[in-house]
Amino acid sequence: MHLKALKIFCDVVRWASFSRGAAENRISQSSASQAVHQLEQHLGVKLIDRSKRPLVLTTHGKVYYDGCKDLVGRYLEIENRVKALEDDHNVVGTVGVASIYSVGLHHMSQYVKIFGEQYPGASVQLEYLHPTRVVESVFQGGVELGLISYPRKWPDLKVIPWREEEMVLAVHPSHRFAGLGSVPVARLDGETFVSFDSDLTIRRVIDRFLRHHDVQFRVALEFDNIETIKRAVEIPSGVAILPAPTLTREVAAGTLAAVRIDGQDSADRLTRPLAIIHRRHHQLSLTASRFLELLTGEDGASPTSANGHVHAKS
Amino acid sequence: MHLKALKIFCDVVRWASFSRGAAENRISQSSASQAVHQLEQHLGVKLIDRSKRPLVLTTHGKVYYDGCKDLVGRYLEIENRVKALEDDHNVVGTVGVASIYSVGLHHMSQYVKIFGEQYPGASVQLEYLHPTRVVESVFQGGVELGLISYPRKWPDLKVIPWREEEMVLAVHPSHRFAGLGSVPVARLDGETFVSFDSDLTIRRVIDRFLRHHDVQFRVALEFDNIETIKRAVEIPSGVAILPAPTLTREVAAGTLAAVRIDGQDSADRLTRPLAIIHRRHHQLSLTASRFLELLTGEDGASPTSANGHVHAKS
DNA sequence: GTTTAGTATTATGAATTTCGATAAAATCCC
DNA sequence: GGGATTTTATCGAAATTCATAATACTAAAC
Repeated sequence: MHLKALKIFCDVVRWASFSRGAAENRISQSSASQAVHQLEQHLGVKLIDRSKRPLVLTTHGKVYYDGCKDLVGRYLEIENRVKALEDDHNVVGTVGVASIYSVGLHHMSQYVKIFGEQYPGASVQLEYLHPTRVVESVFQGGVELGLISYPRKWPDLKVIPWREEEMVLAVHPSHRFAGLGSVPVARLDGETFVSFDSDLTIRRVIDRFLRHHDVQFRVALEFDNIETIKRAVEIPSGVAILPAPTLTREVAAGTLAAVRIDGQDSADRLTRPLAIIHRRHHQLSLTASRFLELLTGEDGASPTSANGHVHAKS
Repeated sequence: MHLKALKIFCDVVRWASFSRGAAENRISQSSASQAVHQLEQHLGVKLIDRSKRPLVLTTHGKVYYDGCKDLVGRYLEIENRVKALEDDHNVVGTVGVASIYSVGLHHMSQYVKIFGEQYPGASVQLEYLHPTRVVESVFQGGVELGLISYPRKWPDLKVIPWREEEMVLAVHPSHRFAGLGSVPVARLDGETFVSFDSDLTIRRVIDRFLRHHDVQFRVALEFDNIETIKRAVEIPSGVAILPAPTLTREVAAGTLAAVRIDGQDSADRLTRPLAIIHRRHHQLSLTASRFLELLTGEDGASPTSANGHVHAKS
């Protein structure tokens, strides 16, 4: 009956400990014990088996926990909406964002910073994962928003195109192309490449692009992330085709040179599309909505439309 | 913070009255007033504008109410699941079912009765509506289950085929076909019909069937429900093609005669398919699940599989 | 204005929650 | 196994919260 008791129970379960669950709620261990005991009494079943340590849920407890764990957060979200109505800067809470390595590092930090300034009570929980794990995490509700490249279609995920990054040639500063603003595609013929693992979409896109322009090439090394590829180009182990924004720091530091690739026909430009994904049939928390607005540059200033959404759902 | 307080607030809003909301919760009006006041204090906003009578929600109150109204029911559903685990007959609560007129009257009462015996704590809230209203009601969450005929596909509704009813010719007992076990389709040529409104699927199916067998016919009267059609046939204003199960009472009473229609090819049998619908991305309440199991004849005896579903969701 | 129906406020007693202290239980470590 | 350690249950007192009846206030209807 008591939302506070539900939260205590959930925290106790999460930490598998009464003491920790109590501390989480700034109450004494005694209180936590009694609160849970009271829940059990009210339901007429035992929720937690205390005869094992760390404690373990009973069958009933598992069902109850599965049901309750969302409920508390759901209520806090409601309070959040009401308070945000009063003053939009009041938005509190955490939004979980999963991103592929190469997006997060170069784009996200600035957004996270701005977000923190605009909504002092809110925070962003960033996670950098392998592309497939990003999708999984969004799908299973571990995070609300996901950032991926080369989005596909999923029946249960909403995909919001975000930006198209130009792909450029990254070369060692001593390379013959360095210093040129651009090179024609044809001149890549015969180059040795450092590229992405062949199970990544970006690799297939690059290969298809090069084949399409009848460029012969050799892949000397394969990695699953951009950072390592850049290190390999610095050695140098070859050249690489990478999204331009991921090279800014190295170009500024002079450790790498970026060269545009000329002669692309407009229908087949070599770009990396980035997209934001979230669960389609799942109402985003207010915090997540605001962060999404920040990312997409949408103006969240109109509370009318924002609330319209809320109403439309229920 | 207090689930009880949320329920009080919701009931007060529902009834637009503190006194009634209080009565609903078997507490004094004073308590209700204090409970809501406390909520307002906790949130730091006014939820209800008392300067108007009947009282009215503030903007904040509306947001809060929209969020909270599900929450209480959601919690009770969780308790329900836990208690049902203890003893399946413990399932309590109400399942809302919307049905088209002609299904409800003839099939549902027996199921409702059996359901009441099997789950003494549960009840079925039956509603008889126009076909389009049934779909609407399910779609908007007014009821959990819907019973319709000639189902289409909807992206957000799950459609469960239920049964196929044979369509027979209903005639007045004095009609020349009465007493015959069946008549060939061809002999319907030239008959005068009482039929369904032309915007109903069942009408289009019947017409198509008759045209397909090159039967000439005239429709003398049109109604939007089976009961009225039967009354018209009793006058008699003509014959009608109706689902066999909807005629049992009249045939038993001798006020109408049912005649099978011979000569249908198996690919084009004239039947009325019935289906159960519910929202696809919306977990059914335990009560609704059990009622659905009863309807479809599924054995709900295995609590393991039932809980498997619960887990799969979260 | 007066009446009527509904709501806020107040004081009081009942129920509850909380805490610290302590007993009991499970695990760990030897 | 047995003591040390950590964790949880239980208890009584204090504090808080809650529910109620009685009463004062307010909005609408006549």
